[in-house]
Amino acid sequence: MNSPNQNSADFSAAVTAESSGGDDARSRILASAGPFFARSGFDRATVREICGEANVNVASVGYYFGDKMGLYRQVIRQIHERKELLFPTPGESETNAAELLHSVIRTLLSRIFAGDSSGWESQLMMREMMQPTAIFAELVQESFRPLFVRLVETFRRLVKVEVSEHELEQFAFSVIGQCVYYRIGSGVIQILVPEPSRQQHYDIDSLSRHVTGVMLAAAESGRGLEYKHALRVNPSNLTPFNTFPE
Amino acid sequence: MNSPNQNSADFSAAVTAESSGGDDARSRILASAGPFFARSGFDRATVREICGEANVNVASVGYYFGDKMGLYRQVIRQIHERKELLFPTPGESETNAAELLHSVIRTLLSRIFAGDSSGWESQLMMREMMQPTAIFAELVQESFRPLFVRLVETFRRLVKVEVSEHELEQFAFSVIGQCVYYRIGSGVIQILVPEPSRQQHYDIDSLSRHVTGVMLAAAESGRGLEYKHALRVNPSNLTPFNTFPE
DNA sequence: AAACGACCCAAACGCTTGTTTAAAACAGAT
DNA sequence: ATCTGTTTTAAACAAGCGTTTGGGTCGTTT
Repeated sequence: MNSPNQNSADFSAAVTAESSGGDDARSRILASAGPFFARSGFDRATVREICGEANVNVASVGYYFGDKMGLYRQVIRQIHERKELLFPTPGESETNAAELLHSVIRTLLSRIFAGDSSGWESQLMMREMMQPTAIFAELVQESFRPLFVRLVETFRRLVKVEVSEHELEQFAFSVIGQCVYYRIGSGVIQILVPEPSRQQHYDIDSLSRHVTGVMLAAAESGRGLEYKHALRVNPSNLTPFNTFPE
Repeated sequence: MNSPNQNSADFSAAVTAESSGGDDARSRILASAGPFFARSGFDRATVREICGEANVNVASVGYYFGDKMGLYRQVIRQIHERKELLFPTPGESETNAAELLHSVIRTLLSRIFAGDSSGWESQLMMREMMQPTAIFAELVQESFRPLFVRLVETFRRLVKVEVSEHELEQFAFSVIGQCVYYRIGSGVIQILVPEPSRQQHYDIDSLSRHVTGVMLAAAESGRGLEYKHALRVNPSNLTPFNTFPE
């Protein structure tokens, strides 16, 4: 059979078995593919340019990964495994809830911004987040949920006034949203914030302290929650949002 | 000449001149193209399916818009114009800074979530945000900056302790990040939050109150800012973020 | 030495894409 | 009715894509 795997249907079996840091043709393809998928997306990225960069024949991707989608699968999996290994989700050993929050936020920002200088890894993840493929659902369960529940638990310890579950979850999403935006909206930030200030204040350290500060203030002072229920809708902006006059 | 414009290089001239709500072939193409670009991106969307939906010949897009990119340009422009008309940036007439903040946040969320049920308009904007085309830069200047500076101004009025400019900008990005994530991360939220709670608590009204509450607590209480400078880095998470062992 | 299996390659295949072409259909004015 | 300019059309074009093919080249085994 013209394939490196006995089972022609499952190309992912041999992947986990092999070492990932080799100099195989397979490893070279895997290493080359990531940046292309991240920069151009699944469709625009061509197996010809990927194989060109890896110095292998175009037929090799069919040989080792079945097809282009199989290669994509492995790239996604590889990113997740590396991130989890480099920046594991903080355990509940932390005595201070505030420090735990800071630790989680720092982990999140590190995962988002870590990688080589081009940051193709998280760019690919953001792409998946917006336009999920079939691989994405299981990835959320494996990778995102642990960090999400850790956030919810942390806020449960932090918020002192009575609060319902969905409000804790919204706090968690506020954290995730702020962190994620610094990657997704980097193009916008690059335009809105001039160079000297951006270079100085938009690193992991500054951002994690900022986000932590915001969320601690919101969680610890009951003031934010009071506002939530006290504020009424501004009459000048009462446009219904689901009716779109065509 | 085989083109509806005298000036063959500028296909956008006739666009603004004509009314947008017609039943032309041109209008039908424009109306049909948006959802396809949003769902599939610029590359995956084919002019054949767009023209099929619009019941026009494939050559019409070349005739009216020059090429596929010209059509894309007009779709983007049309979204921005509609959004600005439906949800204008709140003026500075608001006496209460807190209410102004709520108003801005509500406007932002409305722009993001408004549209037809599929929400293709903001989906297309989010796509541009992640992978900007040439059109995007001017769009940021025209559409995003006004709302951004309004946010910065509002926080300048809200924060009582001494604070530097970049911190005000970070507050603004915290708002934008939270709001944008509810659209970008909708796929993730759909998995992490079960149906009954999601239907109930994730509408514009709930979310705008939540975000406003969080940011007011962070801005008004000095507690968040204190934490920003008091918190030290958690030693268990000191992995440098720009070195990636390969 | 011969046979074998793993790996790699150049070339071709089939298909879809955006775009162009040249003719036909249409509308309004003369 | 005829001319004129605009709009629409079917068909073809050239390019690029992912994938397949059939054979070739090694190293190892029998």
